[in-house]
Amino acid sequence: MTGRKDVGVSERQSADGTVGKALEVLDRVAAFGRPVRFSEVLEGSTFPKATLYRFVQTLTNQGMLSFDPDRQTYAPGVRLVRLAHAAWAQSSLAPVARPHLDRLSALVGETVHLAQMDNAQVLYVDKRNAAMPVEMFSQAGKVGPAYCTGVGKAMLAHLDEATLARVIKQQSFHAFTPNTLTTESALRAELDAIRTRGHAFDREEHEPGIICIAMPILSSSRRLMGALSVTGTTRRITLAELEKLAPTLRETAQAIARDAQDWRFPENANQAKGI
Amino acid sequence: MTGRKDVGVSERQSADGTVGKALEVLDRVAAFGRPVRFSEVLEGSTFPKATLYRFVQTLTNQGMLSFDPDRQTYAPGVRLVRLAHAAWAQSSLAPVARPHLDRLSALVGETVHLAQMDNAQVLYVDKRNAAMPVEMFSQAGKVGPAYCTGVGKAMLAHLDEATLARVIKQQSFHAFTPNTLTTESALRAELDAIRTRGHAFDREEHEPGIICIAMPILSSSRRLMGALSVTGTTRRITLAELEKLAPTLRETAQAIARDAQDWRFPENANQAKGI
DNA sequence: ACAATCGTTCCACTATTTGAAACCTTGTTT
DNA sequence: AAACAAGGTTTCAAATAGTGGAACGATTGT
Repeated sequence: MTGRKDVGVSERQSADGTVGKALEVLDRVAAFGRPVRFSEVLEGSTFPKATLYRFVQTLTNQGMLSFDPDRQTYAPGVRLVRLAHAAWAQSSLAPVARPHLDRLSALVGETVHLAQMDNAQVLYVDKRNAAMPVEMFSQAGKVGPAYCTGVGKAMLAHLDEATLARVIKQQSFHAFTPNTLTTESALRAELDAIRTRGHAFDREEHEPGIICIAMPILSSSRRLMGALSVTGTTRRITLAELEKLAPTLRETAQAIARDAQDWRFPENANQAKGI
Repeated sequence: MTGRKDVGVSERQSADGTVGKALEVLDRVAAFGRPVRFSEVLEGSTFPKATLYRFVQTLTNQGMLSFDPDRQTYAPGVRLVRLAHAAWAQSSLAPVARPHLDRLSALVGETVHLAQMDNAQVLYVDKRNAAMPVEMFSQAGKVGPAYCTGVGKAMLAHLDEATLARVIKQQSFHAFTPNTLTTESALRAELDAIRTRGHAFDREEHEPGIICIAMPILSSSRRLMGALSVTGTTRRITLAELEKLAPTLRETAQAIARDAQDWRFPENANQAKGI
C-alpha cells in the first residue's frame, strides 16, 4: 500500500530470460488494442516464427492470452483481470486515495486523475470525471506519455537520476502540439522548474485546449509514489485559476501519502496499537 | 469480443516450462491477497529457495510484481493493471454486455452478475448492485467457486466432457452450507438438470440466505461464452419468483451473445457493410 | 485444380534454468 | 561486545529447456 519500488520504474531490460521474452510478447499483443492474428504479431517482431509461436501457445495455455477460434485471433486473457484485481487493490494508491479523490473532485468540479509510473509510461489508476458516472475498468488501466502530461512530468521530476536517464531514453518526444517539449534538455529544464515550484503544469502539450495542474505524491522519505492532477479545457479555465488549486492539491497528495503509509493489515493492526 | 476458447478453460498444466512456473509464482503471490515477504512465499512452495528467489526477482524486474522496500514485501505489480485493461476491453463480455446489464438491473431491481470461467474458477467481470453506485475494479476481477454458485453451475453445464472432467477435479467441494453439493455425482446430476431446464439455481449453496438464478451465455454454435445471474436474499425473494425472470434472463443472454458475435472492429466495419 | 498464405511441427544445436551450498546482512540474545 | 539466528542473496557445474531453420499441413482465394 505504500510507495513501492517499482512505482518508480522497473528495469524491464531484455535481460530477463525466457520469462521476460514471453511477457514482451504479451505486451505486444496488448499494444494492438484489438484481437490480432498470429501473423500480425509476427511481422515486425524480433522473434523467429517458431519461437514466437511457442510463446503465444504457452501464454494462451496459461490464460494470459485468449484465442478466438472463430476469428483466429489472440487477445489478452481473462486471467489478467483476476491478477489485476489484486494488483489494483494492493499495489496501487487507488483504494487508499479514493475518498480523497472524491472530496477533491467535489470541491473543484473538474476532472481529477490519479496516476503511477509503469515502466516509462504514465498509468492512470483512477479518475473522477466531473459530470459522468464512474466507469472504472474503462478508465483505470489506460496509459499515456510521461514527457508531455502533467502527472508524467510531476513524477519524472522526482525520479533518481539513474532511473530518469533510462526513462527519458524511452520517450518518443513526438510533438503532439506546438507546445510539446521535444528535446531532452527542454524537458530537463522543465523538471528543474517543477522541482522548485513543487507542482507541474500541462500547457496544452499533449492535446490542444487541454491544460492541467499536477502534484507529485511523495512518501515521508520523499520517495515517489504517484501523482494526481486536475484537468480542464482552455474554454472554461485558465492556468492561473488552476494554480490557485495548488495548496488544495498539495494537501490532498500529502493526505494520500500519509494514509498509504499508515495503512496496516489486520495481523499487524494490534501490533500497531501496541498490543 | 466473441466467445473465446479459453473462456472455457485453459489447460494450465504444469507443463509450460519456465514461463508457466513463473506465472505460478505470480498467482501464488496474488492469492495471498496482501503484500507478502519472500519467506512467506517460500514456505509451502514446491520451488527451492534459489529458484523461487530468481522468479520473484524476474517478475519484479518486469513490473509483474512490485516490491515495497520499507516493508520488504511483494505484491502484484501495476503492469498488470495496464494489461488487464486491454484484457477486459477485448476478451471479456463486459463492454458488450454493459447496456444489457444496465437494462436488466433496472428491470429486476436486484443484484446482477456477469461471469466467465478462469481456469476452474468463476471470474466476475461485471456487476450491478441494486442500490450502491458502481465500484468497478473492486467488483470485477473477483473469483468464486464453480461448483456452488449459480453462474458456475450454469457454465459447467455447457463445458465439453474433457474440460469438465478436468475442472471438476479442481473443485474443493467444501460444504459452505448444508445445501452445498459435495460430491462429483451430485454435481453431475445437477448439471444434467440444468442442461434440460436451461438455467441454474443457487439454493443457498454458497452462502446461507443467498439465492440466485443464472443463465449461460452461449454463442450461436452453442460454445460457452459466460453466464449472468440475478441474486437475492431469502428475506426478500423466493426461488419461484426468481424463476419468473428466466425468460428475461434468457433474452438478455441471447442479446449479449448476438452483440458479441456481431461486434466488428473499425477496419472490418466497412467490409461488414459490404463496401 | 492450383497457388499462395498462414499456421504447425520437427529436431539437432545451444543457451538458459536449476538448486545445493556457501555467503552476506540484519536484528536479537547472552 | 560477541555469538546466534533468520531471512535474504550469490555461486557454479549439472541438468534441462529454449531456439529457429526448414519442412510440412491447412486454409483461402482465383
